[in-house]
Amino acid sequence: MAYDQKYFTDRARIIKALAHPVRLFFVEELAREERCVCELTAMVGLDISTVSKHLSVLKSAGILIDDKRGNQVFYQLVTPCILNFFGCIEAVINSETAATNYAC
Amino acid sequence: MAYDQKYFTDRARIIKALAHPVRLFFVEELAREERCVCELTAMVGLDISTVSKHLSVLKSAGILIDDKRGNQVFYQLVTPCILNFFGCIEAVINSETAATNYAC
DNA sequence: CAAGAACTTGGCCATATCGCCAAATAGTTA
DNA sequence: TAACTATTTGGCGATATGGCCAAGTTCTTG
Repeated sequence: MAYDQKYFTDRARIIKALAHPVRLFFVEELAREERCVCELTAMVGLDISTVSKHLSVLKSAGILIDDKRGNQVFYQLVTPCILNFFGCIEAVINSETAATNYAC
Repeated sequence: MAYDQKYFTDRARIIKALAHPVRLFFVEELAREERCVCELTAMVGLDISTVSKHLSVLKSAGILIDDKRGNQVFYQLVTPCILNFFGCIEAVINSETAATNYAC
């Protein structure tokens, strides 16, 4: 297979959006139910502007959508298939101590 | 759910390792068959030292293993479940133009 | 052993990311 | 309209990332 720069850059952009502990938490949390920015802010204890920027990264990657209701903005997960990936991550983490060749 | 910093940082570390176009390409390529550093270097057209560092990121995340044979080092994918994730990424990319709420 | 090939490591520079604060915007309520 | 709440945006500084080159290591071969 040849290295198609644009192809892999497009895909890496989406993975990059997930590659932060806070954003990963938001994805897991929003898989359960939608939340407004202030709820998510209270959960992680960061400045609300920081939280807003993290959410915007996930939104522009196409992972979340937002819905403004009154003066609150609710975010929701639109790509639940991402959750399937998390099981694989667990396997990688567990394999770090194991001696097997294939983690999953 | 509470935000467990260490839990999500550990998991983000692995996703971060995948969050680069060249490393993503290596994962897909090594899913087909193992390759030595010089073969991978020829495919992406970067300096061999840069390639070596990318491979080391994937290795220390537990995604690849290496095997030195003679004066060559062969890398191999140990977490093929990561490939399942790629289908989801495609769905996210395709949904960016679509009007549906759930991408997958 | 010397020369060369295959990798890795260290160092440097340019750019990107992440946090905060301050300011702007939008909606609600008195 | 004024005050207040919720959120976003701009800007700044600290740190991380990604590329190259140069130097070091390991293995092979003459």
